[in-house]
Amino acid sequence: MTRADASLRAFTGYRLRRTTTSAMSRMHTAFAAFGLRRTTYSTLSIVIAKPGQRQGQVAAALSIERPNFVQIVDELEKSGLISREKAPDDKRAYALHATSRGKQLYEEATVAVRSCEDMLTEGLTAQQLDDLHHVLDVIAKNANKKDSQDDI
Amino acid sequence: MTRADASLRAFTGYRLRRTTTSAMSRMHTAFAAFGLRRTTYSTLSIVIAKPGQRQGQVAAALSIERPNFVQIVDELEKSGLISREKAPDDKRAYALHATSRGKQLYEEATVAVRSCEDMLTEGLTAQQLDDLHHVLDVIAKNANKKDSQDDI
DNA sequence: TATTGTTATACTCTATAACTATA
DNA sequence: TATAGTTATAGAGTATAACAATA
Repeated sequence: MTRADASLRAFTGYRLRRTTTSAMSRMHTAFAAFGLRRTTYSTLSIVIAKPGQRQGQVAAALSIERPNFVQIVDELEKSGLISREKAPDDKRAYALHATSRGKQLYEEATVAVRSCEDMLTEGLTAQQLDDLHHVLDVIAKNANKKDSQDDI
Repeated sequence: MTRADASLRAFTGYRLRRTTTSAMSRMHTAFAAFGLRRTTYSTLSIVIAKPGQRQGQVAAALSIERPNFVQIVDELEKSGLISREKAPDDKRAYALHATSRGKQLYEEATVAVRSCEDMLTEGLTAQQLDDLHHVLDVIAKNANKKDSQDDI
């Protein structure tokens, strides 16, 4: 039984993408149960971990372009999970803070997300996951490296 | 220096997605140089590896919904890289074949794709890549597993 | 001049319902 | 009735140009 995509499976990139798509599809279900999307959950996580950060800083931490981040913050604000507060030192900027409801929803959602993670990584040892994380970091660093072509 | 996304980085899913996004962004550049996208390159690969497969079979091999696959085949056909040929045994179906130009472009593009892969996996041993592929397969299998919730 | 947040826009990928022509 | 390919449509994520207010 030869898979039709056998030649594609020689590529790490192909495997990475197929696996990630399947995993994110599962995660989507976990997020949706709390009225969240992947992007809003991630944003909530950062805002709770680092309260008072500006919109642009949070967007940068998630590698989301600022224009695309506006509606994510809008959605979380309208849901009452975070608040935009005028930065005292810069009238252009907003500092983001999670509401108590936002913090509570985050805790509840995180239980479901962890449960989904456990399902996804079932059968793998802690060592295998550590190795996976390290290898992914190497690939990410390579991918984000500026190369000679970009310098032209 | 604590990263703002430190808590998210505890999740394998988060690392998988961030790494894959960066890697696919690099791959996109490689594909674009040949007038291809990720989906059209993958399709070309399958059609060359298994000539005469029907549209639906190729779509299924790539886990692309058939409605979304129509425009991918359209694009490849208009570019003269593959052809739709009426299946002799089923007047509803099309068998896909690569043109000689499609085969040649595929070979050229694959050189660039391999080069991109080599850049992405630089610093990793063959053993580490084998392990990565295995771990990704485990996660993909877990993600695609039907669980009790789906049976309700 | 440069930066923060914003609007507008466009493109890719994904997902589902419904149609047609066959089977 | 079921299936192959198709059309239409919608949602999510991503990317860039340009603007107003402020630095």
